[in-house]
Amino acid sequence: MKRMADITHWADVVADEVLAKGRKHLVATGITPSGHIHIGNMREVVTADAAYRALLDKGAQAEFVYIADTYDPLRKVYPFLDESYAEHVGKPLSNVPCPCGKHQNYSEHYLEPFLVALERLGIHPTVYRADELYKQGVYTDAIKKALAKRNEIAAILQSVSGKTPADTWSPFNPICSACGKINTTIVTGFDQEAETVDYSCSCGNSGTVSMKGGGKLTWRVDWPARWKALGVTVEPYGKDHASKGGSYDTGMLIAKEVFDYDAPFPIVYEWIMLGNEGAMSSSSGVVVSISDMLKVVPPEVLRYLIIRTKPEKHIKFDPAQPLLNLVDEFERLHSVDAPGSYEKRILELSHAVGICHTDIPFKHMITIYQAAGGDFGKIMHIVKRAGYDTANERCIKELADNVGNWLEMYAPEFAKFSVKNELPVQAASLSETQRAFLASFSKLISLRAELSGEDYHNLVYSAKEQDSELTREMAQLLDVKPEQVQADPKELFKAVYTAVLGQQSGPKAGWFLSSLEKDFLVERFRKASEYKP
RNA sequence: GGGCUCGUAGCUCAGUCAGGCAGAGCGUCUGGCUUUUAACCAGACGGCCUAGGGUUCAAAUCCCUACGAGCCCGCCA
Repeated sequence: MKRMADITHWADVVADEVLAKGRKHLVATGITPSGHIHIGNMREVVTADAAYRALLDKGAQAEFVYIADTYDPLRKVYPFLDESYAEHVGKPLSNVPCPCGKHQNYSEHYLEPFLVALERLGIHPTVYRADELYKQGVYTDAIKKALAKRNEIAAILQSVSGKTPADTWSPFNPICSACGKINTTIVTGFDQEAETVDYSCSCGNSGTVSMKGGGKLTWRVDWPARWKALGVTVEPYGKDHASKGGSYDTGMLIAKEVFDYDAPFPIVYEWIMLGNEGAMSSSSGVVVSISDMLKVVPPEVLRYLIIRTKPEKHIKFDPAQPLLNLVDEFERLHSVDAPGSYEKRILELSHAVGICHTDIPFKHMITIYQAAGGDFGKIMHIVKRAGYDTANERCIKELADNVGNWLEMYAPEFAKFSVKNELPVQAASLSETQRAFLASFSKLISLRAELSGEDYHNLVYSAKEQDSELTREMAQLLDVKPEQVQADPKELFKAVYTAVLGQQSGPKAGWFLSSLEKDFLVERFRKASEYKP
């Protein structure tokens, strides 16, 4: 039986295997920015980043690149697109107009927020855009080889994937100069000297394009061409490419036989499942975008979500209550005094630079935030009174913002409460004993200086003692002897929650009350005790 | 039709590559401060490791076969 300390993190296992082949490596990842880039896609880049970091840690000479497939055609009018996009279906994404009009083109619209998110996650690959790589001629050699060996590639596709490419099939798809589409053209000839390709298009047009940017290789050829052109040695990819006869299988053979290149070390990863809604998918609209998640939790928690799970296991992700457990778990791990080597490694790989930490737990801030009604001045006031370090105000602000967004976007109802501005009508249901308690409680609080959470807590429980100040006050109001006061603390707490929140339960009472203004409480409890419907 | 991955405590999962006492967190329960609530601390409960077979001195771990779950592929990622 191995102890946790003996476990090697999967990223280090990958690094070790890869290092057995050589010291110099290029880790690559790529995503098509055809829709909101979601946390399922994030798995790819975080996985790549983990492998990259592990390689660097072992002294390898490693680089990390991210290729945005901006030259892919728009496949269809996705549910989140306007119908007017019908005319753009088939055009390369970088030639399709931006949905909001503020970006250079369609792919930039989705790419930009993703790149911002990468920055926050502490992931810094060299970013390439496929359309630029093609236009710069990075793929030209590969295009020449692929066109020349068209039949060989077709044979590989047939033998591995079991389907015969059509006679008109070509590894290269020209962009039609008339209709702008890339998936409607047929290659009719090419010139290796001039580096041009002739085509005819189903729109009736025909012409000649340059190999530099005039079109792109079909996916199954594009991928191995990229390996060769950039020198990719390690690449994570989704299980969609990992099927028998899938694009990794064909890519591996095409790389070897057409481009004379060994396929990169594969890291196959599973999907992230969203709650009970199934796999995330940009085209179906079942999506939690990375940008949304970064509004809600620190980036390191998102990294941790990916890092702690082996790539081949699927991850269940739920941004509602289960997200709190994740945050909790991470905070706990973070505060362990002597973490084992495995835990330490998880933390290292989850680490993102430039993140600030506070010692305030996320869950605690949920209460503080709501007690303060979201007002940051009040939040700081409460935080200070609770004895937390307040020097790092910026970090506390970040945490408060996260919590505020979480409450608004994902929090289940039971986690929410609000301190009512007026006495809640539920006060009508208070019993005589509860009223007497609130009146006495109000009076005693008003006579004291500042009370701590514990003070409040103890004061409530003092109702159980016959000779306490509270019991005597209540007895007088109820016109009975102190020993006849029958106060169940449970009922008293309910009275407190009813008066302040209009509900039967709430956050840990003593601590909660200490985060509210004393004068407010005195007034509120007095009113509640006198309330007559 | 073909393939991949997963199945371990109520829940989420480590541990499987490299066989050697069945693990963690959460939840639950109990306890700690005269103190049931949504902060804190300690402890306990909790398991035929999906099933069956094989290899082995020894199997959650390796092999085979079922079953269950999820997913992918069938030149449109």
